[in-house]
Amino acid sequence: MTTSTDPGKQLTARGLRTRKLLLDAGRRVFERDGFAAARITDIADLAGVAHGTFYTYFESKDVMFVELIDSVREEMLAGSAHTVIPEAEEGEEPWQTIARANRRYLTAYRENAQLMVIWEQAATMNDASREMLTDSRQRFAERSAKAIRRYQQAGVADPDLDPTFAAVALGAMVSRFAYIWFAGREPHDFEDAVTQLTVLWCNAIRIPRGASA
Amino acid sequence: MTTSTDPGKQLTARGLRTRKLLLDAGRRVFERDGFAAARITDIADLAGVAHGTFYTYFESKDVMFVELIDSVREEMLAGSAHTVIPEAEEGEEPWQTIARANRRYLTAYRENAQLMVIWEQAATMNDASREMLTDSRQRFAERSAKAIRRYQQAGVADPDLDPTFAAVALGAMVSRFAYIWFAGREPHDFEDAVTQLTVLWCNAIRIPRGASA
Amino acid sequence: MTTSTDPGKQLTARGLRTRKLLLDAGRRVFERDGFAAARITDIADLAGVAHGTFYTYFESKDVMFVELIDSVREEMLAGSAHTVIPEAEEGEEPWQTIARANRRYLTAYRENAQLMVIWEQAATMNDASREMLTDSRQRFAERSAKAIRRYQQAGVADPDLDPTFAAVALGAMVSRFAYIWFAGREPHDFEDAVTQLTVLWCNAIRIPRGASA
Amino acid sequence: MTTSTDPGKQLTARGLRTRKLLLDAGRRVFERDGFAAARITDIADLAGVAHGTFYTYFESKDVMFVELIDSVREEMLAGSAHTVIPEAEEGEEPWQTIARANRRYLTAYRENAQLMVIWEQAATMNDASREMLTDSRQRFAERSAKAIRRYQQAGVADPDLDPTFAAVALGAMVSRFAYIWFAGREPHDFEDAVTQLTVLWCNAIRIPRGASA
DNA sequence: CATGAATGAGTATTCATTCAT
DNA sequence: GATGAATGAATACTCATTCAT
Repeated sequence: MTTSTDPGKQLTARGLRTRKLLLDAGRRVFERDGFAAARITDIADLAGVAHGTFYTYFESKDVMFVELIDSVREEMLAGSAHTVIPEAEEGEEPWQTIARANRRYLTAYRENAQLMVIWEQAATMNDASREMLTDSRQRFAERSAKAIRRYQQAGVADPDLDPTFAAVALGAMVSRFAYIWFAGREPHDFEDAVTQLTVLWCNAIRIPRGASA
Repeated sequence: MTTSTDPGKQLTARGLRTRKLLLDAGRRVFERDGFAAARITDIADLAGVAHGTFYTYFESKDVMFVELIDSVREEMLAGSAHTVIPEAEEGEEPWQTIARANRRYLTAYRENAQLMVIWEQAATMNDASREMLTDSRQRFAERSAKAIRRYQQAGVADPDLDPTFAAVALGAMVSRFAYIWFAGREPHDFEDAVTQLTVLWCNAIRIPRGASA
Repeated sequence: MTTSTDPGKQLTARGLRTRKLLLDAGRRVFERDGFAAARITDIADLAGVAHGTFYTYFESKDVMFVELIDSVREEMLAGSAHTVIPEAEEGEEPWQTIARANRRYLTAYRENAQLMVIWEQAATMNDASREMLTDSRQRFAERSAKAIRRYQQAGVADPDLDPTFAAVALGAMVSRFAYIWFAGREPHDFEDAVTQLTVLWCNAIRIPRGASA
Repeated sequence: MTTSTDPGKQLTARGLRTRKLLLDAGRRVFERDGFAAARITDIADLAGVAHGTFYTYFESKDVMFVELIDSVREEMLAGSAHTVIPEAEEGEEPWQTIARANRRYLTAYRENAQLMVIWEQAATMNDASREMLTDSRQRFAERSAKAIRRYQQAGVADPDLDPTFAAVALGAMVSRFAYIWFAGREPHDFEDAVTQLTVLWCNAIRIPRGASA
């Protein structure tokens, strides 16, 4: 697979600083120019180092990009991304769990909106990016499917649905909505968006909503 | 900006034939290599004409692509794409209307799957493609929103939903699901997919389903 | 294997002219700078064409070089190179045959001296060149070995010698002497060189020389 | 031009050790990758020192290579390389002297085969290497020429030969044969090779061979 | 209309060498 | 002495586009 300098290994303080400078510059250039148009030259220039220095830390543009999205991906996964249903908290209603998951996902997406959009672009041209995206999607879907199955067994969700199918489709709904929202120009009130997506989600699997949602 | 020879105008029979050859070759090359990697050279070679001939008919790669996409887009729109709810037919239940719309959309998507996927890719790099995609999305959303509003007024759909928001989100669900399905490796039974998406759609806006769905 | 435009195929007169210009320029640049230091840029400049034009006709520097030495190689082989003993002419004494072979080889070598020297260099860095050199050597050695065997059977050559071994060693003597001669600064009278090498060759396999050699 | 740290001068024990490590690593890298492809980076890595340390001891890649070659050259010269005819030993026949010289040369060549081959390569790209090779050749040729002249004066060698010419040509034969042998894939029995080359050498200058050769 | 030769701008990448720590 | 981060010159190669024939 594509390897870069093990970040944080065998590097002096100076090396770590330069690596960080490059990574920050890379993020900004990718966000500004997109994956395809981003040039190593610009990244090095923005970081204030010579072109060759880029290669001291990263094998190629692709490798650097993968490292960048890897951190975003972790944040998304940790933040309960793709509408994954986290373990319900003490005394929490299902619809509250779903609302919480959606809020988390949209928050994380908004935080990394530009890079998420670029990631989608890169996924059409770079194998590693595509695999990471597919992989994230699957992990989220699995968690959601498990929750839906649990609700079905508890008799609160529509028994006609295939949990895996529903998980994939509803995950697609939330993530694609976030993409359209943040990549496009349509402004939405954040809480309204959370509420509407949660209503759709709950309705879709037929679990009851509480008064406030 | 993005003009090509008015297709079918001022062209001799020979010219029309060559233009068609190039367009067919272009479609195959785009489908095979993607938007970014497709080369004029390959298109001309596959069409069996000299490289220079390409420019007799198309200003650039982008222009040809837009023309290709344009026909697909028309087909999708005509086929009631993006889950647009068509005018209900005589004596049709709402859920039947929705099922019909989903079936139409997925059928059209499947027919043009490869180019649809490439279109998504191109939309991240080419302004015209992106605008066409956004435009299609909006047209579909408008039609769906109108239908949802009608259902709400008839008292059969969830009044808590913002029709426009729901239309966009559910359109995203269907189109993104189709993308994941046809671009990826997960096989689904076609009728199952129609059914499941229809169930989710109907549930989401809380309109009742008939026995068979 | 490495391919270039089939020389002389599917090319217009103009194309053929340009190809020839590049080939001539290539030969001069290789001779002047050696294989490793030769730059595509210089070749194109010397041919008076744009850099990109080089790639219209040759895949790479290596491919062009191989085509250049291929013609030299044919000339050497045709010219009875590497001291190969050609079919004796009517009423020719063995020593005369050998003298003729040496004269031919040295003549061909002198004609292509610079490129022969570069070939030796290229052979240390480019697989195709090395194989061609090895192949030439073997072909010459085989022909010489056959002649030596014939002489042994006729009772005129030293029976203690292994014909193949002697052919390789004496071929090495002649070709390496030519290399040292033409690559270095030691001047030799051409006929003297032919005579001396012939004496050594004849002596080495113990066939008698005529009065004039 | 090509000066390196006077080996063994003004260096601490630690310095001497590091220098030795680099030299050993250099030899291995040159043998493995050839002169042109050898990288300072690899040499330093293999020696287990920082890249910059290389320059504490050697001005450049060329300088280090010349130092490596220099020791090989001394060994070759000491070992009576390039078929130089050493002072005959007490009661030794000329053919025995020649056989001894050939055996010594081939032994030394075999011992340093890889580096000898690289040396030939380097000689086509590096002035110092080329001069050292030419110089070695000349020294050997001079010694051989002297011996041949002596044999001629003693009436045992072909008087038609130019001693200098014959020395160069026969030196070329032996050294080139060794190159082809050790650089290529043709296996030869060591003693057979010595015998055959000696027979050719003796025959070539027409001195009689004893029973066993 | 068709041809296909010619163009040349645009960029990633390597690696010997330097030098501040 | 040793380190290893930083430098930046140097160059091959691609491909969309033009234009003379």
